[in-house]
Amino acid sequence: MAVLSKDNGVALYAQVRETLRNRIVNGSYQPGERLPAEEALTAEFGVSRMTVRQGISDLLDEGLLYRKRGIGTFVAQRHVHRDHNRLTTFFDSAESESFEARIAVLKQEVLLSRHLVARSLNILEGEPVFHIQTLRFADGLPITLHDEFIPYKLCPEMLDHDFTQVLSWEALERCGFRIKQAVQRVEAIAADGQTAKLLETEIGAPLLYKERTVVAEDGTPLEFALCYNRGDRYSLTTTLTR
Amino acid sequence: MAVLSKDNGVALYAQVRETLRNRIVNGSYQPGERLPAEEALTAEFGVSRMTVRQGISDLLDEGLLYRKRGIGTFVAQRHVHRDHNRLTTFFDSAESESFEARIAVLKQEVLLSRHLVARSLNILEGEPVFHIQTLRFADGLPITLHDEFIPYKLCPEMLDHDFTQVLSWEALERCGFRIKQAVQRVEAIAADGQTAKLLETEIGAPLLYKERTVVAEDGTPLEFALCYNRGDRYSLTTTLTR
DNA sequence: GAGTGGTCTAGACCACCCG
DNA sequence: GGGTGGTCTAGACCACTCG
Repeated sequence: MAVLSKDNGVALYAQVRETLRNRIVNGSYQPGERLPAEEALTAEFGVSRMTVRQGISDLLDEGLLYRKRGIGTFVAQRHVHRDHNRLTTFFDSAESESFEARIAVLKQEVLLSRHLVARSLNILEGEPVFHIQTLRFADGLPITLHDEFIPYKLCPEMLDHDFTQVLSWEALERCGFRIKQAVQRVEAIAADGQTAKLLETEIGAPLLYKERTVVAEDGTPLEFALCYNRGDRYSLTTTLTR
Repeated sequence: MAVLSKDNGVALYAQVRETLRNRIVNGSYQPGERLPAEEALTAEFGVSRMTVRQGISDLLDEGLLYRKRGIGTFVAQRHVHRDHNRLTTFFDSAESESFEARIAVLKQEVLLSRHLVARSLNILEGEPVFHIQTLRFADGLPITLHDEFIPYKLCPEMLDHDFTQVLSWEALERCGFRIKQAVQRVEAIAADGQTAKLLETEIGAPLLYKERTVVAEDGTPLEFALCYNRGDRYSLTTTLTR
C-alpha cells in the first residue's frame, strides 16, 4: 500500500508517477509484466482514476510503459526513451559524458546579418546580430568549431559577456526568453583548410556539420548556429518514434 | 460556434483538437494570439473542460500552442517545426520530399550474429540473423548503402521477401510486431574503397554514418542497421526540446 | 461475460499572474 | 480581485480483447 502526501506540495499524479517509476526501476514490476488495472491503482493510492491516468501518461511518454487496448498496461523491455532529444549545453554534455569541457572564444562581434543567418533568425537582411565564434575542447582536444548568431535587438547586454564560462543561453534567459526547442540539420562534409587547422585535423577530413536554430516558447528564433564537429571525436544520438 | 458530432465515431477531444488546428492554420487564430480561455471553449464546444484540455494537450505536444501559467494559451509563432523525430521508411521520405526512390538488393542471407550486431539486437552471439544489404537510389543516384540485421527467430518467413518493393518493416508487422521507435547514433566518417565504389564517390569522401536500432512497442529490438549516406546528398533533421 | 483501457461529465479548489 | 491554467474528484458509458 502506497502512501501519498497531500501536504508536501507535490502533485498527487506526480507522486503516483514516481512511485510507479520506482517500482519499475527497482524491479517490483518486471519488464513485460502487466501493471495492476487502473481501478486497482485507484484503490491502492486512494486517488481518482484520472489522477492515476495522468501519472501513467507521463511514463507512457517516456517509453517506460506501453498499453494494449482492452488488455492492460505493461512495463517496456528496455528503458530506451526520448532523452536523446533533449536540448543540452556543451557543459551539460561534459557532465553527463564525463569529459573536461573548455571553450576558447575566437571572435565576439556585431555583424549585419545576411542570407542564411537572416532567414534562419526570421529577421531582415542587414539587421545586426551578435556573432560568437568559439572552439570547443573535450579533455583538451578540439572537437567543435562553433559559429553562433543572435539578433542584437533581443539582448543588447550580451555585449559584455564572458563566453568561455557562460553560454549565450544564460544571457538570453536573463533577457527574459525561455528557450524551448531547437531544430537541427546534420550532414557530413569535408574540412576546408581553415577549419582543419583549428580542429587540428587534415584538409578533407570528415566533419559532422550541424545547422541549428534555437527557438523560444512562442516560436521566436533566438539563435542560429553552425557547428563543425570532428567526425572522429563527435557523434550524436537521436530517438525517432513511429 | 463550432458543431461537434457525437455520432461519427471521432472522439470529441479529437474534434476539438482538429477544429482548433484549423483555426490556427487558416489564421482565425493568429500567431502570438491568446486562445479563448478553457471555460469559453467549454461553452462554445458544449463539452466538459477535461475534454477541451485533452484536445489542447495534443497541440501543445506538437508545439502549435504554448501556455503561460496564470495568463493563457497562445498560438506559437511559426508552425515550421513539424515533427522531425518521426520514424519513416525510405519510401515515405521519397514521397514527402518528392524524389524517385529505388532499392537494389546486394545481399540477402542468414548469418550468425556477432559483436555489435548481437549486442544491439539483445541476442546471444551465434544466434542467426537475416542480413539484407541494399543500395538506395534517389532520382537514380546512389545515396545510401544499407546493412540491416534482423533476428531470424522473430520472423522466419522473411526469407522469401522482395526487398526492392517492400521493406522489412512490413514483414515484421505481418509477423505481429508493432514498430514503435528507433535510437540512432550518427557520425561523420570517410568512405573506404568498397563503399566509395558502390556510392560512386571517392575514397575518403565524407559519409554520414548511422547506426540504428529499431524496437517494438514492448522494447524488443527488431532491427539493427548500419547506414552509409553520401555526405553531399543526404542530410538529417531532428528536433530537440529543453 | 468479465476485465481492460478510452472517453466524457459536471462539478471543485488551488496557485499563479495581472493591473 | 478577477481571470487563467493546474490539479482533482466520483461517478459514467463505451470499445476492445480474451477465454
